[in-house]
Amino acid sequence: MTTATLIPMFAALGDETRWSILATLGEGDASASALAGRLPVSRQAIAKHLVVLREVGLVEPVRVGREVQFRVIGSQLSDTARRLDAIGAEWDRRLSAIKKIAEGF
Amino acid sequence: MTTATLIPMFAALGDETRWSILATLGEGDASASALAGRLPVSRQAIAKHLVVLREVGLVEPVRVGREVQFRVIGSQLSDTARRLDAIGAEWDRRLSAIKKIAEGF
DNA sequence: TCTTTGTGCAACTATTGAGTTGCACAAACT
DNA sequence: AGTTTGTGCAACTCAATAGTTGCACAAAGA
Repeated sequence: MTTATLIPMFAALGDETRWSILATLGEGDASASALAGRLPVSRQAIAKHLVVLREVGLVEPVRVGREVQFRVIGSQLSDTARRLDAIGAEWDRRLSAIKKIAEGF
Repeated sequence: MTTATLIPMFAALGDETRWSILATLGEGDASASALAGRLPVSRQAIAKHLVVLREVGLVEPVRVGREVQFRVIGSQLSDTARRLDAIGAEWDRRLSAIKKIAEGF
């Protein structure tokens, strides 16, 4: 995962319906139709969300017979978290450096 | 930070201009006008982004004379990262549990 | 006081994105 | 064969948001 994909990743995670989809997939792989049966949105709406989730690598399609099931890639969340934490730590480092300067050290 | 604020946080982080603002603020606190002088968008556009960033707690306003400077709260990024990592780890835990079952253990 | 400069508010445009319905097609099942 | 079921594609609506311009106002500095 490169820096260029970090912002789309956050954009993907910034939608409530997509979290519902991820949560439902967490209980087991499911197709768009199956998800539509358990969530209050149409199958096509879910299909679009799955495209978004797939583009950022949060979800992976698996053909099972004639249906396409989706599976969550949990490690992508961990990777994103690590990168976000690194950025946050860098900001803290800068702030403490500025503080030190301000305090005369 | 509660769960209810997690999705708006990601939505806030899902915009490129807002990352430009955060990056610029990382070089030092700055006002909306100062930011507009360094970024290719109008002051009002930046002001709107600052409202969004402020609402999710990523940025904090500080009055300096008559101008309002903004400062990044790096720890908010770290907190968000920790929570995201916890979710990712949970997914991995489930997957490995499922694998164990599938493998007969 | 007059001028400058930073903010704030309002109105407006344009684009994106979430959601829908409808139709077509292919793969299973009877 | 015919029927069912899951997918895919297209067009459309609607709401949210990123962006703009314009104006008004308050606070510093000349």
